Amino acid sequence: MKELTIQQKKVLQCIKFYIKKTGFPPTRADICRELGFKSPNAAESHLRALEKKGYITIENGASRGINLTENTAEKSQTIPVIGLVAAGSPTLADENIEKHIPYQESLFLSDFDYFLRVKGLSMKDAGIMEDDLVAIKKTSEVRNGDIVVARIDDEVTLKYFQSSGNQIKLIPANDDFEEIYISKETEGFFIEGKSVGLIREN
Amino acid sequence: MKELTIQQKKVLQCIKFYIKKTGFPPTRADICRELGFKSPNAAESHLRALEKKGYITIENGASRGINLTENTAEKSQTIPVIGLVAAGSPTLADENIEKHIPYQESLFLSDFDYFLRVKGLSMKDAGIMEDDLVAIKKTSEVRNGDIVVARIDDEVTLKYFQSSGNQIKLIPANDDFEEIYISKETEGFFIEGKSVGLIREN
DNA sequence: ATTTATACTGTATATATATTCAGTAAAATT
DNA sequence: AATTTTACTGAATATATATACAGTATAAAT
Repeated sequence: MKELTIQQKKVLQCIKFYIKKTGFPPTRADICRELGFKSPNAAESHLRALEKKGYITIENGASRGINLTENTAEKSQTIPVIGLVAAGSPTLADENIEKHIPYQESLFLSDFDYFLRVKGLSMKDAGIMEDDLVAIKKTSEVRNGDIVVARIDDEVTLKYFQSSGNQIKLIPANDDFEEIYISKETEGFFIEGKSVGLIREN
Repeated sequence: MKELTIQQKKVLQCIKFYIKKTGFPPTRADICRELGFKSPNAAESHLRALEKKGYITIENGASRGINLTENTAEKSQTIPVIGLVAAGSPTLADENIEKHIPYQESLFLSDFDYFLRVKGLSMKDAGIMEDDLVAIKKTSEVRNGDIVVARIDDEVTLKYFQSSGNQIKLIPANDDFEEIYISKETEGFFIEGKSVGLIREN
């Protein structure tokens, strides 16, 4: 599908948002109001461009006759599952994504950005087992006791977070593993996010 | 919510169908065409009746300004969460249902019937912690090693299943708990279902 | 017994809306 | 260098659409 310009993306977003809000598509005038255009023809031409590029269809003559194309319509959203590869940070780059699974708002109390496939048993006593999917919210704002995704250079781990002063302790939930002590300023150290939930497929 | 008449149901169905087909709500004239009315006022009055009864909302002055109410719109399916009450089997009776959570097909590999809210730590070493939601498929066909919902009279527990001959062993995943030995023919003993997945809300 | 709700036809109309035409200007493509 | 696409303003207009008003008739509720 042909790429959209920034303005065209804005118009498409505006249509989606309007439908979500009201339950029906916007008129040309509605789009102008939302995006600050002063002429209905501004909306009209953008709509025709979106139609030409296949993102919407327009029922000629019908009011609000805008229909999002299948590819365009928000499918039940999906969330990527990222494998915890031996070395390398969990990025959303395609090569790291195992698969996508359907996502439902309010599945967990907090929203989240991706699932992390757990390798190893370092968090076993927290009930996190091999191959579990941990829902991760990307954030660096974490509290003591949170289960966090920490990155040290290219090494990524899931551990309990404990901070005191300038020192951070990364605590495993398994006696067979060692605690990790690290300074906040250590180069190459990042908190990638925190766990907000878990899914296990038997 | 107040009951609908047969005609009102037809009109509501017509609206839903029209939206599904075109992506936007029908006009009064569209409804007349679909249902064979000869006056736009026929549609209008039905719409106002549906509005009054709370099945739709109408944006006055807007064309196609029909919006299906939350209850009216096809929700994503929901799955009940059942509390493991001290005594009593997990039935789908209203009084046992904690809440419903949105369900997405293919969330787990197998389909399932309800979530069981876990009480206690008897399955801790299997990574099943207090308050976890275990997805249960109602079935009595279980295999050795499955995690099953077993009922002995009014007592319900989640345990590993192990059968040999006529004897069944229900094995906890926690050294602090005892194994349970029981005969297949014991009165009041049932396998309610088995675990096919797990969700944890942090 | 009276009012209200249901279930329409039929006509009329203000206005909401799509859509065309005439421009301007900059950026991208050929 | 010429053409097309993008990104608009501004004005005009046919028509799509909501909606009110005037009826008719039956069923249900008060």
